[in-house]
Amino acid sequence: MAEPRYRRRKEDRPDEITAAALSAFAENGYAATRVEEVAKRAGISKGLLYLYFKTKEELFKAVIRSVVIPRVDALELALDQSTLSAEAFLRGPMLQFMQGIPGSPVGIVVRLMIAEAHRHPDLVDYYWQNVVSRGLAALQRILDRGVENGEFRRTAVNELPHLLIAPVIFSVIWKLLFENRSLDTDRLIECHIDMILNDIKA
Amino acid sequence: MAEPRYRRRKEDRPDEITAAALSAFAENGYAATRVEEVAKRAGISKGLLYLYFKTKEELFKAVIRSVVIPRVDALELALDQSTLSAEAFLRGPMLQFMQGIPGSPVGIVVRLMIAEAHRHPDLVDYYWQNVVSRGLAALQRILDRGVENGEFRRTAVNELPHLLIAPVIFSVIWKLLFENRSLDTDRLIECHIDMILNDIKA
Amino acid sequence: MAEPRYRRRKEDRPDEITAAALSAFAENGYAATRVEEVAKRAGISKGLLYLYFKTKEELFKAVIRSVVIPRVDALELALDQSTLSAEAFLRGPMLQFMQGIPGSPVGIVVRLMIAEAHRHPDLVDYYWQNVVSRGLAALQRILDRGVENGEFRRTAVNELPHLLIAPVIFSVIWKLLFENRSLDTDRLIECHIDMILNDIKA
Amino acid sequence: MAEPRYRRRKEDRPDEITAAALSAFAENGYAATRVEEVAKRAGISKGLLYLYFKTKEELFKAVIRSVVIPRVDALELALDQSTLSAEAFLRGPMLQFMQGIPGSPVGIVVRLMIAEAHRHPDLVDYYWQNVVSRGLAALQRILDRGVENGEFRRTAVNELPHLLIAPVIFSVIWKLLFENRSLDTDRLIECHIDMILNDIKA
DNA sequence: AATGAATGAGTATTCATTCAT
DNA sequence: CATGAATGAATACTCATTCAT
Repeated sequence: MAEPRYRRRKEDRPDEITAAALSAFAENGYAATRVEEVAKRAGISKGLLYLYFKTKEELFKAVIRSVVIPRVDALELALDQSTLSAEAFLRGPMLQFMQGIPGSPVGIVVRLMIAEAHRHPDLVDYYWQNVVSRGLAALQRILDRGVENGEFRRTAVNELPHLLIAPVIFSVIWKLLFENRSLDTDRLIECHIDMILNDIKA
Repeated sequence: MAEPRYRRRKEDRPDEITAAALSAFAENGYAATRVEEVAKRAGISKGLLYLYFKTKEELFKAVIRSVVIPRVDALELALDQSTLSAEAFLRGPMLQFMQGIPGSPVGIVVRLMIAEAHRHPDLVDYYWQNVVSRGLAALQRILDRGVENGEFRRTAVNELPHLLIAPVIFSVIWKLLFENRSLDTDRLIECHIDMILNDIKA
Repeated sequence: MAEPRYRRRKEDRPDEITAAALSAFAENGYAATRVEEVAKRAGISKGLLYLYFKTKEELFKAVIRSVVIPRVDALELALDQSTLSAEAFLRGPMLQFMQGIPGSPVGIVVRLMIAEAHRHPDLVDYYWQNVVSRGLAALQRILDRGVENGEFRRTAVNELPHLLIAPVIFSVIWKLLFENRSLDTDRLIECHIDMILNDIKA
Repeated sequence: MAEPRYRRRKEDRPDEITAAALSAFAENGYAATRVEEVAKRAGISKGLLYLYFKTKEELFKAVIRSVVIPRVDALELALDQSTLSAEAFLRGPMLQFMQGIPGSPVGIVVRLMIAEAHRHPDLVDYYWQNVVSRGLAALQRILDRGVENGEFRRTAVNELPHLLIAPVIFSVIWKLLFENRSLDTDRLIECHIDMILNDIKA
């Protein structure tokens, strides 16, 4: 039952490789990760990796995209299909979404972005357009919907939806640096949402 | 055989070097900064730099310390010597302190910590003990003083002073990634403080 | 289950491949040409190419042979069947033959030989025996025939027929290096032949 | 009397390195020569080589220049300072100069140029401007001087001074490919000069 | 016969660190 | 103290060749 040397799994490879890369980048960061190490984790040779990703940077970008786009898609879908009140949405699916981020690959991606952004300006553009803009727009839609419903007052938060996610980013960073030092990030985020809702409720 | 008039004194060198290193790290990150570049910015030779810092990592740690400790010292001092009410302190010196961070060397240090923490666990320990713990304790003292004063209610924020600085960290990250995309971080931080004060005022 | 109408026959393949290889080598040189590129130009897969040529070097040698042997054959044939006087032969078919070389595959082959000879000593032997010796012998026969005819004197050229083709090789090199810088190689070669004939005519 | 590890010979290094590179390139060609091999022959480390030549290509260009420029300088100088008749110059210093080329580094450089020109178009430009143009101009001056003297007729050679050096290039190539197969290149070149002089003498 | 996925050896270049001067 | 020449380990990427299908 030896592993076959040739597996011919063209379709599965890219995802296997980005998954391997994510785990390697998570442990050592982008710069310190050797391409060969990624290949080893993916169970393939260096050469084959280069068949799918022309450079280490391409691989990096693919990892970012593969992790982050599905999340934004999911958020938008949830928002569009939800029949909940704005408050119920924020306390329910939105809270869950936010709490899920710090422990997930998204956290790793944020770290990678922070560390490497300087050298990949086009990736920053991509990230801005496909992640940040869309995410902020989604937040704004929730808040605006609440205002239209008569649930919420119109406050500064409507123009600064960033306020909503600040503690999520904070938690990501915290987990990254002080993983073992206690902080209940779930509670932190929940308190924050509470506070905001108290502030904006009509 | 006159002594050069403005001969640099030995004691100033370390600070000159860490300052040079900070500016280099700020532009290119730690890994991408060559020791020679730091030496050049400090106006000395590579060899001399190694006389003061045995390795690049030592230099890195010195930079972190030199930037961050004075800030915490200043915060503690301001807090201890202030005769303002808790609210006035938060809206005054504290707000100013927080707004100052994203554009200051502290922002750079945060970025460096995030990018490099993995490879310098002892630095994380140091940072935790001498910066984060002390900072959080200071925040807690302000809040507790407010409670004792009767200004504030005791709420979750008393146990989670992190909530106060979350938007500061967020702003640091934002500036780092999206410097040119508009966000008024001063206003973001001010709104956040407003919201918290509304929440906790008795 | 009809046979494809224009199914390529096995026998044509090697020539198709060497032709593809020649065009690729002409553009990029031997070392810089990837086997895959040759396969693509030949409209086949890499694997199939290796069925016909065991190594890239084998392919290289086949290309050299395929280009150069027919030329020498043609020269010998023309010489043997010609009923022209030696001078008329030199001014007519021979001149045309020489002028044709710089812009032809032979030029490419000369370039390849020069660049790669060091690493393929057996190819040099082959080239020597089957191309250079035969070519020089042919030249010598023309000259000797001229002497026997009483057309020519016996001069140093009879022992150094190389003198006849020196400007051809020169033209090949020139075209290769300075393609765009003007030099009328046809005229160069013609002048040279003129000069030689003036020299050796009885 | 052990070799000192540190020699600190900044001024001598570049020439030592280009000399080492020339010998390595001569043996194996440019592409097949490892930078490390050049360093070894120069008795230094790879890193130090890169202190003087930023890339392998830079090194290549330096080699070309170092070999070829002095020769052209020497030719021009000889020509300008000579008081010989045109014929005497061609039969004397010029013949010697031409005969010296095939066995000298210039031959190696010609080979390198032929093999690598495609990938270094700026080097071809440089070579054209600083070697070929100057060389041809010098030849033309000799011939024109002869015409002015009344020594020579004005013939095609005046416009095609290339004819003079064709056998030199031929000899270079020959030596390169067939070093061991007998050809007296000195005699080849002398015969050629003889022939040309017979042709153009008034 | 034909494919192309898979392998892995081979190499230019960088940069932290040392040490003769 | 001060210099900067010198070292060499480390790593992304290429491409001839193989072989399961």
